[in-house]
Amino acid sequence: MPKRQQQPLLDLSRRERQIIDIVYRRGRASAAEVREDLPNAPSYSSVRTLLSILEQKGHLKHVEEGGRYVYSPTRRRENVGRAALRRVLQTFYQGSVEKTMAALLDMSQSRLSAEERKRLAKLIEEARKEGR
Amino acid sequence: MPKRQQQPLLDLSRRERQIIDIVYRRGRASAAEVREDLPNAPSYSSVRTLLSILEQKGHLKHVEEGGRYVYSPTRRRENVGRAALRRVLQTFYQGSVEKTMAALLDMSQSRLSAEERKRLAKLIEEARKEGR
DNA sequence: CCCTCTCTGCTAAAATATTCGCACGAATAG
DNA sequence: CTATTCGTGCGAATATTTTAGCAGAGAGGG
Repeated sequence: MPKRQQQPLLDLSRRERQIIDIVYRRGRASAAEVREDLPNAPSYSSVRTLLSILEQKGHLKHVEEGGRYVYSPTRRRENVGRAALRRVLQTFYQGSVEKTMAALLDMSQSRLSAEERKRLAKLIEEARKEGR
Repeated sequence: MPKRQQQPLLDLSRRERQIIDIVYRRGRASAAEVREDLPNAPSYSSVRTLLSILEQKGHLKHVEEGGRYVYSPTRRRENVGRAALRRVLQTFYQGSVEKTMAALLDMSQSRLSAEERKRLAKLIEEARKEGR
């Protein structure tokens, strides 16, 4: 039996990682859909093989739908995201939430609406109240 | 010549990734130090081989120091961190800065000091002013 | 009902990654 | 000066990953 990993996504191979990322992004996806999003996409056959492997490893599950398999993650996106976030935090921002937030705010793509700003302020306020 | 990647860290193999993470975390590291931090550490020899490969691929560079090689990343931590952050944002939080921030604030390890909260509030205020 | 299309499961080959041993050179202690 | 220790480069074995081909099953159209 394979041992439990703290960072489940870190023990994946290159292709496996690419594929699972796609599935997380889409929420659910068929082999053909995964293939569409893969850089240097290999054959359909290969994609299917990898999907099976990922399922076997417990990262994905599938349901049959109109005769074809549609895959989705077994672990909740939030949990996995949190782990990934933590890794980035530790590796590139010395564990500083503040630095990470600054980077987030600073990313050009991340234009915030007035509404979003408001909610963020609220989040911070709540964190304060809860003594975090 | 290898082609340019958008997500430099995504084209790495498992071990390569582990190793480069360690180097980013430490800032700089010798083969022996890298080895210390590696889970299921292979032989010293193997670690050195991987470091050479990473250097050859342009991810690391080394300086000789007291007869031994000390490696450091070629790309600035901030830039790589930003790319990694963006990936997490897209993959697990549907590109929502707000959701990502909420997750950050929510992580148990991330207890914020009063000072930090203050600076975060300021960051958001600045973002507002700059119209982001 | 039969043909065609698309999908799956299985298997095997090719490509990559990972590992380590060995020989040589430089620095260091005695 | 010589022996010992530590680190490097090289090269090659091993393990893992990645790829794809093929046969059979089911769905849908005519």
